[in-house]
Amino acid sequence: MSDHSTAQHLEKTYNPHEVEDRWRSAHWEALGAFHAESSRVREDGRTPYTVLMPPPNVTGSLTLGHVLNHTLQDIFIRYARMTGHEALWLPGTDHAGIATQTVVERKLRNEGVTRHDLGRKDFLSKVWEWRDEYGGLILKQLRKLGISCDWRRNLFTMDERASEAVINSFVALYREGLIYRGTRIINWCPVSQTALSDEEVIMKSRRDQLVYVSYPLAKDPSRSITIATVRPETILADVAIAVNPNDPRYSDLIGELVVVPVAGRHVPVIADDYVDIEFGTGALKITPAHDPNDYEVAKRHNLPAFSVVGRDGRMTDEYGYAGMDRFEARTKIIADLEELGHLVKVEEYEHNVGYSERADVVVEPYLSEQWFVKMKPLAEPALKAVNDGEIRFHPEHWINTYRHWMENIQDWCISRQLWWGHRIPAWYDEKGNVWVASSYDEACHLAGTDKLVQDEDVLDTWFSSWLWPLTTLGWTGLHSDNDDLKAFYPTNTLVTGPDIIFFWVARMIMAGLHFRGDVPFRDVYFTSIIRDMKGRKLSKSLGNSPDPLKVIETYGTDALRFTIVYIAPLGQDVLFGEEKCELGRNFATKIWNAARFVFMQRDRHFETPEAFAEAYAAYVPDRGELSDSGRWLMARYQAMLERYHNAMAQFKVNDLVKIAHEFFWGDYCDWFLEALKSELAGEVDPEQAKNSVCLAVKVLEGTLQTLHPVMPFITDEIWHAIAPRGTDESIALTSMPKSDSSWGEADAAPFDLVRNMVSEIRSLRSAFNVPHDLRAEAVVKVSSDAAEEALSASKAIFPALTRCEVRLAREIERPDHAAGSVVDGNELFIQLEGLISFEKEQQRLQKEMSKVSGYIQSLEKKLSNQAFLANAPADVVGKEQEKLEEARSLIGKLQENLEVLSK
RNA sequence: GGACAAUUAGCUCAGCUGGUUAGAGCGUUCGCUUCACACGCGAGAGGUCGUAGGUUCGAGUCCUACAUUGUCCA
Repeated sequence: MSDHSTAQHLEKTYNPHEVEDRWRSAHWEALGAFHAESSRVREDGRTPYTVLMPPPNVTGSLTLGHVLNHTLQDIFIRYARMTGHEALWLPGTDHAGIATQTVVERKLRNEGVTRHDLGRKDFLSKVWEWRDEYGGLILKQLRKLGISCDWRRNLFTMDERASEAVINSFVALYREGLIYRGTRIINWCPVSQTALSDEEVIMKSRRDQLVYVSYPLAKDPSRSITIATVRPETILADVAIAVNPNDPRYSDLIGELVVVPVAGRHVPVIADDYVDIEFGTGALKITPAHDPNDYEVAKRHNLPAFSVVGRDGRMTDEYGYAGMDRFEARTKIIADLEELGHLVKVEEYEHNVGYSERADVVVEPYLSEQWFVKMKPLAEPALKAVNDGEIRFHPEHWINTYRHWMENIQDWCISRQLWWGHRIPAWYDEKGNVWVASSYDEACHLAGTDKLVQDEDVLDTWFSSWLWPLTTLGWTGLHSDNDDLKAFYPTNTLVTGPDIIFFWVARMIMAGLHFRGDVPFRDVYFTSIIRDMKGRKLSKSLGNSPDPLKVIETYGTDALRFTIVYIAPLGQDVLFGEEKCELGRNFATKIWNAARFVFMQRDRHFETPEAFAEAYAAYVPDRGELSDSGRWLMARYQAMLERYHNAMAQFKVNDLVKIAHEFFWGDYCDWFLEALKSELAGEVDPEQAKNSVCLAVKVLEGTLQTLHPVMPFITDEIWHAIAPRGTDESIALTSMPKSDSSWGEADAAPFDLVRNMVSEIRSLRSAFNVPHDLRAEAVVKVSSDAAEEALSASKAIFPALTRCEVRLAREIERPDHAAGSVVDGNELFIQLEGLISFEKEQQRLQKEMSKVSGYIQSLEKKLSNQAFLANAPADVVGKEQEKLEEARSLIGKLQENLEVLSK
């Protein structure tokens, strides 16, 4: 199918699938069209442009979010490539610790095996097997989008090179005192049975019961103190009751002992500022092992901490609840408290509760020993880089979110109680001393013994992701360097969702600055969130997320890419429905058909493809040789290019797509090609015709280039049909047209008058229901030489576009039986004897006149306002005066028409 | 409770640093098998720009408050 004799004749309807498959695999990938080389930067002095693919989760499959995100990245990278950059797009996937382990464990469970049955080593080989079999799915699906990454450089976060970087950076940070091990209350997921970072906890509103419980005084059981809690099951781990020192209600009780209901232990009443006097009863139970705030209070008061909830979310107490699920225990203890007479009351209570991101269960605050990264020293330079504009966010307002997080940053819990991931490079000797080293051998050397046991835990997946800008370029550790890093770091644009601004964006900035001394990227483009037509988030459980592959099947990849970018403005959510892809499909068809038409003209006016190719190669649009419509097209085309490049410079991808679309459909097809039809109809000067065809192809080609980053397939297909071109060539490797401001208003003006005249004639015909096949005569009383020249030059196009012959005159009588109008100061009359209803024309004119007179009044009011005349700039006043004059002349002509009619 | 965003035609959205009679797509109405395209062509209808104040000669555009919706954080 890549044979040119056939490719030059496009099929009648566009078939995206055949075209897309062919271009993707047979040409671009086979050619290595998207490979980037550091040597071309370092030796040939090419400007690099690098995009980092946010590594999709290896367990994932393609979503519309991916489609949007990767299309945007592809637009940036293809645009950069076509504007002369050494464009490098780095792809890869991340190992998604919890998600992948869960998937593989679920699969094993179906086979009746747990990971513990297998043991760590065998389990990991199962995970790798799974990865090898299914892990490539998302990449395969991404390829369908036709994205132009350098696939040779594909990286997986568990690859050896990336793993080395993870270990080395851990060791380095530890030695700098930025990683430490400590006992803390962390977020524990009882389903995945691992610690989580704060960012992996989603706060959700939840209706619970606020339980009021009375604790009798040890020395006088007739007195008691009542607390309110939403977690009565943790009463069993209470170590104190706290009240605010300034709360007069309880001042006499401070220092007394109370009896913990059910548990029967005696605990003190303590005073601490932390207690909110307003909340509940103003007395608070202190349960340090189950609440981070309580933990702090307990520390201040030297109180012990012990836990009654285990790793699996079941009770571990010695009061009869052991083994029960924490929520069952909650129900039971409320009943028990009531029976024992300690239950005061129960209120409905709505509050926010943390859920684990992956397993969607309530997170258990859990006291345990974990590894942490000290964030403050890393955050400060990262905050500064963004504040100083070294990194820009698009849209800018996300800077607030970033700043707020950076300024209130907490240490990052990086250990995970999983097997799948980078194992923490820490070893313990027999005395329990910890030795952090990049290898067992090094650890032995440091410890002076080989009796070492490695830490069981692995690192948070994000601990490898935050190194992504470095590892994708081959960085493996401190002070390592290579040509790719030198050539392509810092990268340019990161496209990602605002939901991972903390997880990823902020941390990459920290890592880049810390390990490389420079920001990892210059611009961050935050994508829209895709919702369904009702504004709901896409989710599997709602069943409202269309499968992009099915959408592609129905509409084509280009159509999907075009549509999703067209409807996704910068920084706003976008409502997506599959039907919206009609927009893109229709546009693809339009491009296809317009190209077909242009090629038909080409083949009609040139003997052979070679003859055309020769003429076309030498063709430069020349103002002197062009028709008015041609000059107009050039002016519009240059204006489009200018706006297009501007939009790109401002990261307004959505605008860019609209600009190209509007130009192609509205200007190129609707006006230029229509004008071209009559220009090339009948007997024409062959040279003139060849010239016109060359212009048509020239602008078609330029527009295809501007559309190429958005719709890569159809544009390359048509580009190859323009002239005989080798399969080793691609529009992707051409230079994007630049705008030439020498074409302007003066070039556009004559044909603009023609366009306005055509539109007005069509409106009049329609207003009077002139039968479609009735030819009529339009008479134009021209008001200037320029107008006369313009209209007479394009006279030939009127019959085709308006089904009217146009006669021009300088001085004429107002014809009877005519509908009249004024176009840019020129009077237009259409003679329609028998069709013009006097009444209707009268009404029409009166309506028009009242509109204009309202306009005149508002202008007169403005211009008689002394304050306006005194304060407004002279050019604004001048413009208003001009408008007024035009409007007055217009209404005068309408008035005359009305008078003629009434005679 | 705090921060940020949004509120413009039936629906989805453009309207940059304030200066024409506020635009587009979809939908809708009317007319067209016009030899590239009915996934199309042409012509219409449809909006007191969330509310209330304010700044200004002039506000959809700037400021304040409020309302509604959404997101993030506590």
